[in-house]
Amino acid sequence: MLQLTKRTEYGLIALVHMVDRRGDFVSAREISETYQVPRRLLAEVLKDLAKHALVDSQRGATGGYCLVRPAEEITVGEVVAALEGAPKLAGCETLEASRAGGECDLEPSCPIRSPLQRIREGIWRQMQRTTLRSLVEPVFHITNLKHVDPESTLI
Amino acid sequence: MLQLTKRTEYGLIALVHMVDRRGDFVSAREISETYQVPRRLLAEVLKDLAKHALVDSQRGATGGYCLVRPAEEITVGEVVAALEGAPKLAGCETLEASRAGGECDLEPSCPIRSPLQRIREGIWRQMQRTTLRSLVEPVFHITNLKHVDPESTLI
DNA sequence: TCGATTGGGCACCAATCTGGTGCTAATTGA
DNA sequence: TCAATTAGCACCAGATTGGTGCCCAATCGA
Ligand code: SF4
Ligand code: SF4
Repeated sequence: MLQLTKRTEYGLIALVHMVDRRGDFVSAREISETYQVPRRLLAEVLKDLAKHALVDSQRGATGGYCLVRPAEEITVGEVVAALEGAPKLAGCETLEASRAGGECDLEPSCPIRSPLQRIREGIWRQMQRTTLRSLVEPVFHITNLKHVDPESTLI
Repeated sequence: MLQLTKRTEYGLIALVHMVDRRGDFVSAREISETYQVPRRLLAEVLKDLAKHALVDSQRGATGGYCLVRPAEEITVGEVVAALEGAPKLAGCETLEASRAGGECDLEPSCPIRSPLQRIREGIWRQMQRTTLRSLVEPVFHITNLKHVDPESTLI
């Protein structure tokens, strides 16, 4: 449906919350209470992020999670890829290229395969350009602009 | 999951098939047999496209569908919007702007809402830039390039 | 006129995905 | 020890998706 999952949104929220707090392990409880997010689900997401080496985790009473790298080096693309796999617009393709022939049986005659891949490349690139830092400190603070025409907002 | 539905893919395939055949009504059967697509499902998709005034339909023995406008004027964005609604990255937003407060209850405290909207705007814009014509006659015929690095392909 | 071919409408289904929860074990600091 | 935390895994209910069945309405050609 061309929409990010809640998991990904929760993951992004959590990561944004941890920006500029390296060394300080933030617990899933703190995040979940701050943003009213289901704690158990958030924990599941953070676990996945830890598996993909985007955050460090520490157990125990004062445990929690913290960013492995600075916010400038973590991209939205990485987060999406970690939480819902490499994005693909069509069923036949993966980001890693179209190796290992997809599962769609009309691939040979499909006239939209390669164009769709080009579009997806663009989307992907855009997500890789967007870092955690730019999430927390956007160049334009659109939220502070009222009555802004969505069509006029720059990327 | 950030992926187009099969319906949308089928719709795009059908539309591409009808490019440069205005006045000639193409039947759903012809398209379905050409690309090995479930006929009934394709018919359902074409019906939706007709409802959104992207194709004309004609009943009867020699009936079928044909493009309403030339291929240069129909964008992928339109097709996607017709078949799966205006794209939204997050659950709270719609393309028509964020009026009519979304259903997500953590909107006020959500730190990623506006950045996500910016990304979605970019995606949307890209789809609106891509016309049916550019699908059938891409500027770069990537399919003919072997061993091409996906990261180097331009949008 | 009549049959064949086409799209339109509507309901319906099975598989999958998604959001979310329960429970238990392992780890850690006070 | 105790409380707090992450890790692992199974499990569930609802939504979405891909796909089909069935009958009606329109149209053309014989
Ligand atoms: S081959 Fe064509 S129809 Fe099949 S998944 Fe790829 S883009 Fe979609
Ligand atoms: S408010 Fe934030 S968490 Fe809720 S749907 Fe919008 S972007 Fe997602």
